[in-house]
Amino acid sequence: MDLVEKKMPELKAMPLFNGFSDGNLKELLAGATIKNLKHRELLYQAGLPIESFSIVLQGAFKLVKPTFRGDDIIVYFATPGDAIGAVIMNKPHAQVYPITAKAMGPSQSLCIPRGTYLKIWAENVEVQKRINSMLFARMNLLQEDKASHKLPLSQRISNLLVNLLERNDVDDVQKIPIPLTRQEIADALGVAVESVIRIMSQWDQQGIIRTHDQRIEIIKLDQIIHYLKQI
Amino acid sequence: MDLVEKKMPELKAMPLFNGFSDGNLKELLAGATIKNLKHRELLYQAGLPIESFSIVLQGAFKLVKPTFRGDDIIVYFATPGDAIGAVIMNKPHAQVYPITAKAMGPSQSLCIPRGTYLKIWAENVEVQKRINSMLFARMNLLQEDKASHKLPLSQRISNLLVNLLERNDVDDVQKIPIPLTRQEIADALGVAVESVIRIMSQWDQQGIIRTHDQRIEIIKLDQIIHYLKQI
DNA sequence: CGTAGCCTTGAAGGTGATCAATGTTTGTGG
DNA sequence: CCACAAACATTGATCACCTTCAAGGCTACG
Repeated sequence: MDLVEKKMPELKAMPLFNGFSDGNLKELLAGATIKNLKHRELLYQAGLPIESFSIVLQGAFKLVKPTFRGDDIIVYFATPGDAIGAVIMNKPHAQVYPITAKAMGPSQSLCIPRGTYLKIWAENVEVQKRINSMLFARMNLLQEDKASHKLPLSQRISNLLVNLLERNDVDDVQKIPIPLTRQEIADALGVAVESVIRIMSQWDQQGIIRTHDQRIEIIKLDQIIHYLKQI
Repeated sequence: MDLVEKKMPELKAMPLFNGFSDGNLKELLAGATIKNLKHRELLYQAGLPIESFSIVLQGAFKLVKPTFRGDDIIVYFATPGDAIGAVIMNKPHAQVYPITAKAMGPSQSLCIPRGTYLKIWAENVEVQKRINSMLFARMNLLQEDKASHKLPLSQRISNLLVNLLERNDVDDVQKIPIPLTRQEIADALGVAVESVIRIMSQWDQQGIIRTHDQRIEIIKLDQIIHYLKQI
């Protein structure tokens, strides 16, 4: 409890809670616990019963939809301020998580029990509206992704990188704030790893990007943007 | 106004309004008007200022995201009971529609002014929760679509057809309740028309499907399902 | 020090895109 | 009611892009 209260100022800075009173916030966080996860550790697993939802505090989580073959599809990258699994709370029939949430690098989340959602979150218009906004933003990403389906892979990769770059709070360096493997980029775009590697290796050689420790740094942003959008 | 009231029982059967009282519903529909659209007529156009949102009453609308080249991407097929443009009402900064809504066949919608949303809809928890559910359902479709990205086109087409079939209220005939061109199927999947045609022509010859007047009838559902899912 | 996860490279092959030409249906206005 | 235009469907030929398979190397971590 003490730990959670220490996070309150941090939480208040998030779009989800921005402008909320202390009392209000405390209510919303009833029974909440802080969970620290290691790299690749699971926060939620598709198919397991629903007990809580989460707010990302630190690090990142990939939301993964498993497919019948081995290859996963990454549906969303959740970074600090994002809610995970909040929407499904509204569905009384949903008994198991539809997706898996996996930590990317050491990460921290605030777990809020389902009961608190049903009692407090579900009765608060402002909260529901903000969840709405979050959902809407994610849907837009999915739609853009869909719209870029036909573009050459190089453009799709640069779109993804620039999108992720925009999550950066510190904008002085062009470094993507999530440890990202080529495999994950491939999973996020629904293509083969090798294809991603072939393109990014070229960029590497041309000095457009640099990868250290799974952190991708974009050195020549203008070059990347050159590939860009045209969705 | 009279016209709108006549639609009330119909509206009450929709998941969005199910269980609402007459008074409640009347409030939510303040200033609403019924709009009849012809085939291919625009309900909303991307880039134009936002004045209202809609509930689909009859027919269908395709939600289209324009791309910089000519080719459109269909993001969603809205059928009776669906809301169009409701989510964006919550965004005070959004001044123009992000997508285009185009009638597929003669269609009817209930237009509700933005003011009513801001005054009534935005303050009603139950309504917000239901909008949430709708959004969530659409997001799931987008996610499934993304997950089926790598499957052969034949499987993706059959997925789409079966999904649309599930919207059918009358389930005695296997007929998709929306007039659907091959071009639209291609746009919904983000592929070329010719590719869709090549596959569906085969199905036609094999007697698996039949197309009359842009209504696709699935004759051998089991055959289609055979191609199916395996997302 | 061995395993697991990630990255890399090459060769071969297929799926769907593109381009071009033509047929068919639908709709509109004289 | 006909003529013409617009939207839709079709077919073939060619080709680019990405996938798949296979093999090997690198790094980190228990």
